[in-house]
Parts: sequence; C-alpha cells; structure tokens
Amino acid sequence: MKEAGDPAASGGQVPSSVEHVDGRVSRAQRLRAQRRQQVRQAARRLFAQRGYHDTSIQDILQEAGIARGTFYLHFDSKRAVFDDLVDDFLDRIRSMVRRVDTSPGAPPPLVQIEQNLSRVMDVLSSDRDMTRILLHLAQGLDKDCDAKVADFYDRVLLLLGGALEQGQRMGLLRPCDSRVVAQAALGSLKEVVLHWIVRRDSAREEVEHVIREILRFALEGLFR
Amino acid sequence: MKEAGDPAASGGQVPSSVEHVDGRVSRAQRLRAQRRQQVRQAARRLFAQRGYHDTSIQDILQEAGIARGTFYLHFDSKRAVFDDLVDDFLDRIRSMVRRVDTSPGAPPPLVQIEQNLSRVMDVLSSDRDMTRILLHLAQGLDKDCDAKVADFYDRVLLLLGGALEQGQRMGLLRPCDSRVVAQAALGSLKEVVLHWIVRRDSAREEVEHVIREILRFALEGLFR
Amino acid sequence: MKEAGDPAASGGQVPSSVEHVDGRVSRAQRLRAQRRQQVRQAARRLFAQRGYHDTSIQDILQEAGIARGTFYLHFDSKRAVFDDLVDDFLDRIRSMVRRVDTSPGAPPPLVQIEQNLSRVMDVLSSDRDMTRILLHLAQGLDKDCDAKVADFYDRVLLLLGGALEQGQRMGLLRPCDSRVVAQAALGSLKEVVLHWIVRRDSAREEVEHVIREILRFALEGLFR
Amino acid sequence: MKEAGDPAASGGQVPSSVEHVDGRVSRAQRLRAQRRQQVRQAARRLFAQRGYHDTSIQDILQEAGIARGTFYLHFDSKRAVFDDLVDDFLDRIRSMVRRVDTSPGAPPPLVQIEQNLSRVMDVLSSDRDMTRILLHLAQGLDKDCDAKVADFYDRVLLLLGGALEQGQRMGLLRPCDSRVVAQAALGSLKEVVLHWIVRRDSAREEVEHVIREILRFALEGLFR
DNA sequence: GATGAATGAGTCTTCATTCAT
DNA sequence: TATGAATGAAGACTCATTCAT
Repeated sequence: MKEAGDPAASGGQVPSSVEHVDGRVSRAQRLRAQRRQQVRQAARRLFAQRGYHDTSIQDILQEAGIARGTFYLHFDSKRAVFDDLVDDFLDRIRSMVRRVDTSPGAPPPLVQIEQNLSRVMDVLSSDRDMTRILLHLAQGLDKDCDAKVADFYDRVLLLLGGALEQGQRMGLLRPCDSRVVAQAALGSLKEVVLHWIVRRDSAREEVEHVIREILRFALEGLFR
Repeated sequence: MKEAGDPAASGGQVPSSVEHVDGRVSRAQRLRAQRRQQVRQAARRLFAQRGYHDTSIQDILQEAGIARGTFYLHFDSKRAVFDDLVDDFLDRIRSMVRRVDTSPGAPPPLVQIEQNLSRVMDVLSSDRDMTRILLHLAQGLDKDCDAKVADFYDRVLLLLGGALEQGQRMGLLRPCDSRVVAQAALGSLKEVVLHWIVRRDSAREEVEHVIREILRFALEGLFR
Repeated sequence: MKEAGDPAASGGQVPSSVEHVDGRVSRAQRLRAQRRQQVRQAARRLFAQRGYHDTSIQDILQEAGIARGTFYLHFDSKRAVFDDLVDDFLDRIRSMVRRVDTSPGAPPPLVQIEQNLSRVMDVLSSDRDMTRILLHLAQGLDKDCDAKVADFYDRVLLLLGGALEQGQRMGLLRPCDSRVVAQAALGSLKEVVLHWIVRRDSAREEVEHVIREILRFALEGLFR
Repeated sequence: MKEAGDPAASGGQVPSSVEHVDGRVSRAQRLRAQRRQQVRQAARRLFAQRGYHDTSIQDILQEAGIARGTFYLHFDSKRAVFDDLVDDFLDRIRSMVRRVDTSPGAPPPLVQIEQNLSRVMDVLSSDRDMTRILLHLAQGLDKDCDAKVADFYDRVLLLLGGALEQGQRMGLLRPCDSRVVAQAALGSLKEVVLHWIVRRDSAREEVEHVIREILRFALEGLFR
C-alpha cells in the first residue's frame, strides 16, 4: 500500500548545523514519516468504520497508540488528517489513468480503457477503507470537501465525455449526449464498486467479471 | 406530503371535555400539523445546505422562527427530524413505483418502466433538498441510517433485477448478470439525478431528455 | 384523611352580584376544592414515590388527570404544592398533641404521653406517603424548607424537654441533660417510624408493640 | 482520606516510554490526585451547603477554580462525585468500628462500645459537611442512593441488634425486642449528631458529654 | 519530540411557567 | 374555568485544541 505525498516529511526544514553525522537527520525524517503513517492508518480505519463525526481524536490516539500532543505534532487538526487521506487517495487514483493513445500502432482504444479501469479498480480494491470513505463520507461533509470531490469527479467526467466524443468522431460509437452518458457510466462504476469492493471484498476474478459485465452493458446495451 | 408517526400527536393530552365549538379540536390539530411542517421545512433546508452535523438545533430554531422548547414539543431530537424527513421521502418515492403489468392489453413494459422512472423523477425534482440529503448525507451518517438507506436501495435493486430477468425470459433482453446490471442502472440513475436535479435545477423537458438518454444508453448501448 | 387549610378555597373573592341562586357559589367552591385535592393527592403520591426533583409537573398532571394550565389555576408553582402538603401535614401532627395536664384528677402524665404518642402515630400511619416525605425529602430540599421542618422539630424538642424537666421536678425522673435526652427520644421515634410505618406498613398492634418497647426503653433503660 | 476508585487514573494513558527522570510520573500522579481532591472538596462544601440539586456543575467549577473539561477529566458526572464522596465517607465510618471482643482479658464490652462510638463521632466531627450530606441529602436523592444508605444503616442495625442479644445472653441486659431497641439507639445517635455536630460544631468535650448522656439514657433509662 | 492535563466554546435536552383560546 | 401550545432559562456533558513539562 503506497503512501505517497507527505509534504511535511519531505519538505521539513532541516537545520544543517545539527546534522553532525550523515544520516542522523534522515533517520529523524524516517521516524517522523513513520509516526505520520501510524496516525493516517489509524484514522483511515476508524473513519471508514464509524464515519468522520463519530470518530474522535481520542479514538485515533488509542488506535494509533500515541499521545494527544503527538497527534498535533504531525497534523494540524482532525480535519487535516481526513483531507490528507482523501487528497492522497485521489492522487493515487488519478495516477492510474493514462490518456488513451490513438496513434497508429497503439492498442485499440477499448483495450486501453479497460486497462485504465482495471488499474483504478486495483487501487480501489487495495484500499477498501479509503474507497468506502470516498464513496460514503467525502460527499456531504462540508462545502470544501464537497468541492474537492466534485472537482475530481468533474475531471473524470470530462475525460469520459472526451473519450465518448472521440469514439463518436471515429465512428465507433453511436451519437449520444456525451455528458449524460459519461455520468451514467461513472454512476454505474461507483455503484458497482460500492457493492463488490466496499461491501463484499470481492476477489480479483470476481471484480474482473463485474468490469466485463458493465463494459458490455455500456457498449452493447441490453436489447436482443 | 404525508405526516406519519407523530408520537406527540397521538400521545398528547386529549381534551376529555366535550368539543364545545365544532371544529375547535380539529383546528388545534391543524395548527399542530402546521408547526410540525414548519420545523420539518426549516430542518430540511438546513440539512440540505449545510449537512446534518453542521446544522445545530439552534439553526433550525432560527430558521423556523420558534423557541427551543417548541422544537422538542414536536420532535424527540434533532436526529428524529432527520429520520422523519428521510422516512417520509423514501415512502414518497416508493409510492411512485407501480409493479410492471405484463397481462395482455397492458402498455408495453418499457413504457411502464419509463412512466415509473418519470414519476420518481418528478418526486425527486419536486424536493431537491431531500434528494440532496438522500444522495449525500444519508449514507455515512450512522449505522442505523446506513442500514435504512441500504435496505431501500436493496429493494430497488431487487425490483430492477427482477424486471431484467423477466425481460430475459420474455426474450426481450440479452442474457446478462442481472445483479450487476441492476446496480449499474441504479448507479447511472443516482449520478444523473445528482447532476441534473440536485446540482442544476433542470426543467422538466431537460429531465425527460436525460431520462430518454440513459434509457437508450441502457437498452442499446453505445456501439455502432 | 383530613384536608384542612385551603386558603384559596375559603378566602377566594366571591363577587356577590353573580350569586344568582343561593348555593351556586358554594358549588363552585366545592368543585374548586375538589380539583385542589385531586392535585394534592397526585403530587403526594409521586413525591413520596420518586422524590421532589424526580417528579415533574408533567407527572403530576398525568396522575391527576388535569391540564397544565389547570394546575397553575390552583397552585402557584410545583414548590407551592409541596409546601402546602408539608404545612398541612405538620399541622395535623401538631393538632394531635395535647399539653400534659398535671392538675390533680388528671390521668397520670405517663398515660397522657402515651396517648399523645399514639395519636401522632395514628396520623403518621394514616398517611405513609406524607410521613415518608417528611422524614426523607423535606430535609435537604432547600433552606426555606429546612428551616420550617427544623422549627417544627425544635418545638417538639421544647415540648419533650419541658416534660422531662417537669418529670424531674416531680421526682419521677432521674436528673439528666433534658435537651440531649429529648433529642435522643425524638431520634428514636423518627427511626422507628421510618422502619415500621414507612418501610413496612405495620398493623396497629405491631405499632403499639413498638411504642411500648421504646417507651420502656426510654424509661427503664437496658440494664439488669 | 482514602481516594478509592479513580477510573480515569487507572484507565488513563500510561506513558509507554521510559520514565526519564525518576519521580516524574509519580509527581504527575500526585498532581492528579490533588486535582481530584480539589474537586471533591469543592463539591462537598457546596453539596452540604446548598444540597445536591441546587449545586450546579458550574458552581463546583467556580468553587474549585477549574474549567469545565477538567471536571470531567476526573469524574464521569456530577452524580459520580456525589457517590464517590458518600462511598468514601461510609467506608471511613465503617473502618472505625471494631467488633466487640468478649474474650477474657479484653476490656469490658461497654468500654469497647463507647470507644467505637467515640471513634465514629471523631470521624463525623472531622467532616461536618459529609455528615450533613449523609444525614440530610443521601436519603431521598434516588433509589440507588437510598438503597446504598439503607444498606449501610441495616448493617449498623444488625451490629447493634447482635450486641444487644449478646448482652441479653450474658445476663447484662434485660430482655427486649432487640430490633426495635437497635433502631431506637441508632435514631438517638443520628438526631444527636445532627444537633451537636452538624448544626453546632461542638467541641470534643461537649460531644463526649453528649455521648455519655445518651449511653446512660440507653442503659439506665429515665426513671428514679 | 513526546506527553497528557487543562481548557472552554459549543451542543443537546429538560422542564417550570405563561398565555391566548 | 379549563386547556395545552409555546416559551427560554438553565442544566449536563463533549471534544478538538493548546501548552507546560
């Protein structure tokens, strides 16, 4: 489970005068990052389980096995941990998506799309807690968070909509309202993830069956 | 708008004496119901706007223009209003759905489905605040609430899945994993509602265009 | 069970012009007194059972079967009912005590004392709820009430102490610190009443056995 | 003064790291105990003065000079302080009572009883507030508290009754209903304590005079 | 860095009392 | 006189955050 993007750990001010022995500072940084991870993991588990509001700082401290003050040494507030978790997770998802390459010689667009989907599903599967948080809690927490998540989905929709339009231009897809269909596709995905990844912890093959089903559903529809 | 389950109304002090002037008691009951509505409306607006946790009882009092005690005269707790709102809304949605009639002479199933969809969309459109609450807040509030909403959606999925299987048996639809496709359809719907009803307050025609688009998407798919 | 001293009922302003038919006003007064009694009885039962603070006005209304406003038509406050009950009860007890008659030809002092005691015990037995209230709740409610009850007991102590000193002067009793002994006697009585009247609802004979036991205890002591 | 049952102290966060400076932890514990005492003392004073219900948490905070949260750091609720105070006081009283030793060579039983009495009176004298609370407030607060206090007195009565029966068997005391007489004795004691210790803050000699008086009263009675 | 006692603003809820009908 | 909806002051308790050690 990757834990990228800890700005405080990497960007901290390192007083050079103190670095007597090479490696001392880096050891401190490593410890600091460890602590941070400890907190993040505890918070993630609890947020996913009980929700944001029903998780108290006290709960996190207990779960992480640290003291109150220590928490505030690493995060500014309870909300900061939440944001950190969400930002990181969104980044991880974003980084899984490759733009569809339409140059000659590249794999067929459909294959590329399925690969994107598959990579994203892998990330979601590997962190069910965060997936649950993203789908259940992140919306409705507060204007700021709503905006962030909405922005994320908007970008996804733009991507999907673009792909649809490209498909139409290429004569692969029938004409349709690309915005609406992109939304429908995104919604399908969310719902299916909720059921197969968050609620049941489905095995890889099962998830792949589900992916194929909704892809076929999206492409061929239900008739006949 | 139905006003179910008012404990105070049923358990309240019933005047043992004779109803002096005809209509005096019924007027009191009407006023009582009005007050209740006043509170519900205030709470609904605020919950939709700020979320459950960021709405204090104080906010509701202010919005409704009543005193603290008055609130508790009509509802047991902040949570009770929320539950009341959600329960009532779910009931309203449920009541819009008619089982598809496959007897000879009945309208084609597809038409019936579209009518169902249209009636549900009307309810959702007519109460954007509650739609927003249902889609954003009700999940992730609390185990109890989660269970209630999950149960609602589960019933919807059963309905959809059943319809799909029937369509398959009737040779109208191609074979597919009805559970997965039902989820996909539900997800599409949710997402589309979120965009066109909750975010933008789309006009009726716009909504109908959207309905047609996702129905066609679901039935014909994207190819060709 | 006597219900004396309702100032509002007896002292109420009666507009003479209204008294069309003789007896109309008195009927109103009777009804008023009845209502008052209704409230008193409900309150007494509840105060005895649950204590003053754990009895709400709502409880009293329910028990008495009247409406909120009606309560305040008869009593100024919750506390006023309590005071009314206690005052009345203390009066009833006081009225049972006759000063010991030492004139020649009168019954022996000891017999008079036992008669006093017996009459008081009858009152206590006949209203266990008020006895419980007096012994358990009236002390410690509040400065005012404490003062009232303390004043009552002080008068009792003065009476007892006077009797003791008289007995000493008459050569019947041995010299002793009359104040202390009066207190001891009062305390014995209270405790015994608590056990035999409040906790168990002892029959008359049992109570008389108890009276004889503590009288003998007080007079003869335990030695030999 | 014993400080039993501090849930926060035992369940608190125990520093997992090494105790850097010898005594640092124990100093923290000492400070913690001090705070607790501070709260207890403030609460005791106020409960004794104004009663349980007329003392608000706010009052206690003011009197103790601490903040709201600090109170709840040491006690679960207002009621918890009260219970803690009463439990501790009852324990202190109980611990003063030694079973009467009737083996040959032991001091005469009467002397032992007087010593017990004297020790108990010392405890009561040394904490007038708690004595007042025990005699005035603890009864009538609540079923739970009533039961606790009643149980305490029941044990005292058992002890006294047993002593009386032993005295009778040894031929020292005349036959009597030991239960009734034990109650009378307990009641005498309570009343006398109320007057001489709670109301007036009598000096030691005065209290001893009172003890002697009621002992003589109990043993020799009043006749002659 | 790590600790955890202290803080106090903020929240929900109760309930005695008032008053228009 | 009787009613009961409305009131709002007052209460207990929580919990994210700070800071001295």
